[in-house]
Amino acid sequence: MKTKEKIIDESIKLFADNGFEGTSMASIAKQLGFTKASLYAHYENKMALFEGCLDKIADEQIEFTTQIMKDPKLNKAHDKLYNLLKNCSLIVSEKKYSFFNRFYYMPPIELKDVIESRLEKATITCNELIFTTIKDAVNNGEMDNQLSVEEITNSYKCLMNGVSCRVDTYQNFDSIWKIFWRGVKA
Amino acid sequence: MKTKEKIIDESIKLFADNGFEGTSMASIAKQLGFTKASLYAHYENKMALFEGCLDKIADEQIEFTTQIMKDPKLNKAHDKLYNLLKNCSLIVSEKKYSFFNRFYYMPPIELKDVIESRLEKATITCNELIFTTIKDAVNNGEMDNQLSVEEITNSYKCLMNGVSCRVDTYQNFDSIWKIFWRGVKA
DNA sequence: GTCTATACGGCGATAGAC
DNA sequence: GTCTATCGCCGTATAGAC
Repeated sequence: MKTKEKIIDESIKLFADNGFEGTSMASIAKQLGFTKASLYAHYENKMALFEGCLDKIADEQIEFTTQIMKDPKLNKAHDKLYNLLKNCSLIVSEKKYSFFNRFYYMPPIELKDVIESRLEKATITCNELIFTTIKDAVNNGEMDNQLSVEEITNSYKCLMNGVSCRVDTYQNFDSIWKIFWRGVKA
Repeated sequence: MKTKEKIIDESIKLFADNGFEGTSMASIAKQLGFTKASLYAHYENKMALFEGCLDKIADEQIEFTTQIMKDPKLNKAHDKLYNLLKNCSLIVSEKKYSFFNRFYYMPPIELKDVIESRLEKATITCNELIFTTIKDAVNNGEMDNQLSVEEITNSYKCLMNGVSCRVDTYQNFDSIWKIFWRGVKA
């Protein structure tokens, strides 16, 4: 793997744990086994490095969601949405997802605009994949057509936020899904 | 109001927006109209000030939840749980709640232990209030007794996390409640 | 309790040798 | 590309006058 990619990977972990202000260029360099001066040979400044992290996170978010929602083995909306939510709940413990959660939900004020613009494409793409899946399910009778597609999507996204928040709270993921599905099924 | 309380109130707002590392003693002092040296006359150091914020937030969390869950005007579990969730969703925009969310869900690693121990009492108390309400509702036939109290509580807490995450996302709070209630009602 | 002044360290960033 | 050395700034925290 190229040095620039290694830098991004380690930076994502450190930013996820310690935030933007809490992560120094020196600590990132140390983690990689060289000095902070060398870091500046690869990234012009701290913000450029951080933007590199945002872009990688955005790409992975799209890839992850697309892989599940377009999986040919998953035919029913039930299975797609269950798998997506389940995986969201499982992988919060991975650093890249706590990076996303930290900076998407609790951005430091001065970084809010950069973060939103760099993650915008990913959130739009993922939202569309979810919306389309739900729309199909309402139309083909898998979900109750007395509910609007917007209502269901909104509710599902709230669950996604909920299960993404804290690792330790959701050993009991299946109860969350069970009650959601009782609420939307035809 | 006493100076020490004013300091805590302003600190909560600044910590909520900028995090622990991102908030300097000087910026807190400036907000209050004096210098950082004066701040040290009231709080021994930054950590002591931060712990004061955590304690106030914990007290308010308990008071807020208790007020709704023990409100004599709210008889049904439906009304209590709806009101609690609705208020959670409405007040995320208030600084004290983004303080709670920021530091409870995304603590900087070195503060994790302090934060958990200072907020522990509040989360236990609030969880018990919710659990008891749901238990009563299952027992008196307001909720489906084919579901366990744990399942419903778990699911409800996931919704609370979800609606607490981001202000702008939930203009459409009622759809979230609607689908949850369809999932649990008797 | 408030101020000015200051100590001391860590930060982002750069210069210049190898 | 990596290093050591250094700059200038801002952070926490303290000393001491009023």
